[in-house]
Amino acid sequence: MDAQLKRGILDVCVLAAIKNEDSYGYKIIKDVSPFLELSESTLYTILKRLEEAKMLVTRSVEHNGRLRKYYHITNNGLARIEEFKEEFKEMMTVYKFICKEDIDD
Amino acid sequence: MDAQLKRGILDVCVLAAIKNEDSYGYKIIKDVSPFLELSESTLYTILKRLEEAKMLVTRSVEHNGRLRKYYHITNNGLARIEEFKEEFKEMMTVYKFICKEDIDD
DNA sequence: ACGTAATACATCATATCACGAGGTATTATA
DNA sequence: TATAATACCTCGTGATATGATGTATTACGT
Repeated sequence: MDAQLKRGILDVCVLAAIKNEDSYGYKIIKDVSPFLELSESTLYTILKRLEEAKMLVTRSVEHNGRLRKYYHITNNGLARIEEFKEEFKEMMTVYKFICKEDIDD
Repeated sequence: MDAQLKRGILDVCVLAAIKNEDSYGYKIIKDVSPFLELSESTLYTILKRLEEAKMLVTRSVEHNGRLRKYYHITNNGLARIEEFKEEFKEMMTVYKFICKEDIDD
């Protein structure tokens, strides 16, 4: 998908990926990739941004002798998802406008 | 709507606004605004970009003693709209992923 | 034993783009 | 005689997706 179109949906996608269960970077990529291409550099940039915005909190857990960083969604993060759903309704309106201009082909 | 979410849809929206009938800046704003907020600075930036990308061509017409700039969509522009429709299908998939993670609230 | 892939984290520079602020000019209206 | 509406345009700023790059361990095939 076009990079521009991804903006504004990628961060919500990451939040959705940790909504029901805390997760970590590598797993998030595996979970989201089938729906939306997501590179490591993009993901870690997003995770940092979401943490700064207090939409998630982190916790480091030892796994196989190494630290694995788990991400946990906050109420702010949950609210962001709900906000997105409202925004998506507007997106649908715009989509209909684009298609409407298409009727008399 | 969030500025980031607009990316990737704004330019297609402008193309859709001139698809059936050549139009000019001021009119495009009036036509698109009810569906998607669009300022003059944003529009003229987009129009310039679309012209550079050969998705539209321009033509200046005298109107009330002043030049009014009309925009006409090209085949490239029409193709861009079709491409967007395909991309929007992917957007729907992502939206479903986001909502799916929401079932067991 | 040795390379390659997978797991797992992170940073930086670059390019793209929406938008506010600012600018110019004419016509209509209150 | 202002003020709004019509109509055009540019510039700087901030947000952000992504490739390139780096570090380190474990698993696996040959």
